[in-house]
Amino acid sequence: MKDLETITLVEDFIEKMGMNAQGDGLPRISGKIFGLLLIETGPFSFQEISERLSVSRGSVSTNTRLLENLGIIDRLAVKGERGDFFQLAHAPFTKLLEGVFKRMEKSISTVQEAQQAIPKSWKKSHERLADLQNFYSEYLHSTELLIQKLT
Amino acid sequence: MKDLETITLVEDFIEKMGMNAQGDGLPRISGKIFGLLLIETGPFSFQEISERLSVSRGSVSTNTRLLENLGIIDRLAVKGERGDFFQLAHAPFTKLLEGVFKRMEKSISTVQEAQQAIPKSWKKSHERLADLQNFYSEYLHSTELLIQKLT
DNA sequence: TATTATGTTTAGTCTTTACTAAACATAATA
DNA sequence: TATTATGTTTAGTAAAGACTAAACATAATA
Repeated sequence: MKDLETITLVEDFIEKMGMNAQGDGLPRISGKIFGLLLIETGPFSFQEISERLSVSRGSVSTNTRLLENLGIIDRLAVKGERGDFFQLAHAPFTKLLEGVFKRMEKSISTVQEAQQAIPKSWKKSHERLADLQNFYSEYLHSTELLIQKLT
Repeated sequence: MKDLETITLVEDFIEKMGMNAQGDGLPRISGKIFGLLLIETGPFSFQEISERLSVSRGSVSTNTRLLENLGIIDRLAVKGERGDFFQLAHAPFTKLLEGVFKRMEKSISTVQEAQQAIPKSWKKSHERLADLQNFYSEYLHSTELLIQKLT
């Protein structure tokens, strides 16, 4: 069922997902948990995750909560079992995009405030800020469409 | 021309752009330089940037080069002046998006490798990976359209 | 109720990274 | 050529963040 080659490929994938997360500014372990729940079929118990990835319970606690808040994984109870279990959330990516959306809205208002604040005579500044504003708006719109498409 | 209120607003904006960059995983100073070149009209000399933002020449060197590589700012020569000057690049945002695009392509191939590697019998795994793949593809496509629109 | 299992929180360590100051290399000026 | 201006590189410092181990709180079991 699981030959040696498959095992190392799975481990590789998990490691890569860890590095990937790190590239996105998230803790490596959160990416590894994401990878594990992606490539193997759960639900996984809290302890299994800890053992399988060789990380402390503290890290599992912190990072499962992080992924939970991002809407990427769900925490479940399993009948007859004591501890928490986890599995990939349904359509988790839309939720991620909504996070992107919110951060972008914040950037937009920063630029808007500046636009309202600086004197009208600063023509060039207004032009540049308008360009940035336009970029953000288009990005926001594009993200919105994407969310719709994926929902 | 520049009343006190305007000055503090400009400084605020620059600080916010710094924090913003930090949120995106970039050095704070790179964001402040970006902010300065956005809100005030350049070109600015190397030294001006250093003085204006109260940061070392080393930091200016590192971060201008970073922004240059990202395609956000241009380094120029100014007639009769010795040092380097900088100003905002033309349509810098498209270049940023191209960076996003490339990183996403990398993620896609990670998932693809995993898909090819795991046994066909792992139905659920394949489903989940296909979902992720689909998400990436749509995101990629959406980014592509955005780049076209902004070009 | 006492004990055990479980997840969270905290204190401390380690790693990474941003930043500065100073040494350095190079090109312009005198 | 000697001096000065300029940008890069390097060595060292400081701060941030991820992680672990252990203390802790709570809920389940015996």
